[in-house]
Amino acid sequence: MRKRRSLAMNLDAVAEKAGVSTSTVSRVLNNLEIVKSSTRSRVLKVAEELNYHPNLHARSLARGKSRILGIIVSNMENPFFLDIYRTLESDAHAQGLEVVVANTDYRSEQLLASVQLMIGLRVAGLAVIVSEMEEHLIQTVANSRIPAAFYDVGTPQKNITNIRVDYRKGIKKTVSYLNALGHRRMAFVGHHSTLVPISERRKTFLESVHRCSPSAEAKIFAGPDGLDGGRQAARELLESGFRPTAILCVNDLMAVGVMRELREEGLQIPKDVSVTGFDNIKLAEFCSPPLTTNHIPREQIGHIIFQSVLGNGREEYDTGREIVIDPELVVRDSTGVAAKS
Amino acid sequence: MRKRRSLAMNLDAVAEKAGVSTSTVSRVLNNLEIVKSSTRSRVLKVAEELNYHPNLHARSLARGKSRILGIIVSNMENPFFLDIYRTLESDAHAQGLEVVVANTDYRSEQLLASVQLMIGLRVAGLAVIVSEMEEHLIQTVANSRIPAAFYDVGTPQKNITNIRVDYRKGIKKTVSYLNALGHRRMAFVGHHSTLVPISERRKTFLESVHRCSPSAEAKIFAGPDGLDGGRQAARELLESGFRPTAILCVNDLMAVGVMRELREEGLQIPKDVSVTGFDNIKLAEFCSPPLTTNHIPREQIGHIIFQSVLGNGREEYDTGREIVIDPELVVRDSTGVAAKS
DNA sequence: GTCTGCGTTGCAAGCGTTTGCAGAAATCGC
DNA sequence: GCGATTTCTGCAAACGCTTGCAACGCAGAC
Repeated sequence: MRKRRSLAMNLDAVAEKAGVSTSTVSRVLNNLEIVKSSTRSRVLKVAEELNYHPNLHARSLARGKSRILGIIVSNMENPFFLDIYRTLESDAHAQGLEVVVANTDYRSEQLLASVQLMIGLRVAGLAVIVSEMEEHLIQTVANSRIPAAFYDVGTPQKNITNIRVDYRKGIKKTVSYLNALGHRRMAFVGHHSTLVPISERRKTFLESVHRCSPSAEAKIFAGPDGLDGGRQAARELLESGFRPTAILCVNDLMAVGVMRELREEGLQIPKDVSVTGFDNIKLAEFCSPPLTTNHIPREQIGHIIFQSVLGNGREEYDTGREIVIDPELVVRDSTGVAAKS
Repeated sequence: MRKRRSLAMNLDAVAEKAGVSTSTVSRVLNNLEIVKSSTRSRVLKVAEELNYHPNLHARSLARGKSRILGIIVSNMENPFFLDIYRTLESDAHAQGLEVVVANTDYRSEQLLASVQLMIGLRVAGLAVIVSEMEEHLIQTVANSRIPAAFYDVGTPQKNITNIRVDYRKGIKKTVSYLNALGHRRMAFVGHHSTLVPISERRKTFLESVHRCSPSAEAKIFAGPDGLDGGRQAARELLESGFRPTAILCVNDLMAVGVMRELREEGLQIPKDVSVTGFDNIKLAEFCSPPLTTNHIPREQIGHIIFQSVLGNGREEYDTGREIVIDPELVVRDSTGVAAKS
């Protein structure tokens, strides 16, 4: 026998003080009905007195599984990720599951560490909402046999569902909306990235513009994600000398950053230039002017993800599929008829 | 012997395939130097092949402690909380600690559940950044012997540090700044709450206004936290018929909500009414007009919290103290000279 | 007064690690 | 070539819990 770590309160301590066996205490704490109610209340009283809290690690180990939903996101600063996380969290809590989140900050070594963590924790299900992921890591998850859902990355597999938003549709719709308002010189502000889904957005933008009016001009700008990234991209745009009458942004946060920089330059929105976003975050409604954007149903996405990883199979969305979500244009005050140049 | 759950990859499986004992595998995986390098590389190869990931629950159990920092926050939607969380997370990662967060959503049963979770996880340290907490729960944490830091709640104890922001100072400074600009009719927009720290803010506001100019008018409004809460409070203010020339908000998010509603009403900021906030979140810089606010150094707070719960004792901030942070006024464009009424 | 059956409880193995200690293998000195 | 060291490795207990199975006590049936 080794040294006894007497500090830690455990089942045995409670059992001893209550004059029963550990199994009985365990059964009481797990609400197994076979315990006589007098015993039950005595045990509960003792547990309370001793300030006992079950060791969750031991529990998970003994049960051979944990009641934890793992969530990996790129960046909680972006309300898009945050909202999905919040939905997942509330779904999980509703089922008595705990949640462990990890941010990757767009750093791949952090992603790796997060995946390892989740597998090490033997999470019951895993949601990965990041913008880039190497094939190799996807395989690691697939091999772990943990039911998982990914956002817009790779192809679905046995235990992995892939969910993506059809940005192409959203971009097309937005472009033709702006075209109808007379815009013939447009810019797209997105992320720097060589990933297929991202570069596809740029391509779609250019094609859409030219399809609407073959003589229209279209240019691409990019920056890091977030308010600052939007601002930075807008700066580059202004310095490039290109003067679009409308700017499509890949998300609302960047759009707000863009608007900030345009205002700085003395431009008025939407009089001088129209701006649109994607996501329809709460801020889109509160910024000035309120932002025209493409609504992406983040709650719905969250629910779908939850269902597909922990939906017990009998649900509509089970693991191993691809699910596509369509955005929807929400018109507010940041867009208007094109300024005559 | 019971049924063997053959699916789960474990140390034994690796040990067997590599022809060594589990202890050796364990030592390899923990980078204990006593292992011969040929054995070491063989084990690593097998672990890789088998796609082995150590079970973190078993590890924590065996080690008798976990390398986890627990964080409980009210609401990650509020960048104030989010920023502190992010700082804590990065400090923790820098030390090889993992992080588990829980949101309480201002719900006390969620707070209770979160505290239980953290204790059950035997976290190495606990940061509690919530706006309300019952004495009883504070005691639970104190009894758990886990090093903890609380934000603005209760009094410091043996293993608990309390950190708070001196809102009174910030409010006084803001009021006298506005007074100097000629404002004599001011409103304060805060949270509904009977808690001492919150009601003290209201009191401080009223006193400050009257101290600056005894004839000045001051009124209090309140709403839930967040953009919507600010908007709601502004609505009530407008409906009350009170027409302040300046509105102090208890945080930036509410201030942005307030501005939105004022604009809706056709009021111009700061020409018709000045608005100020607290926190100095990123959005304060990006909203329109950029917000005059009281900077609260959230990064610093995060670092202090981390130090005080996991600072190994030899650091400047150790558990069991009270630490007070002063806000600092940042003037932007949402404030100006009072409109002559 | 035995027997059956049921509601309760206890025993002990097992979950996948870590780690003190002892034993085995390799290295060295002479 | 042999004992003394020094490495290296394995054994087995421990971490705190769950849970299948067996055992116990007691009621009612006969």
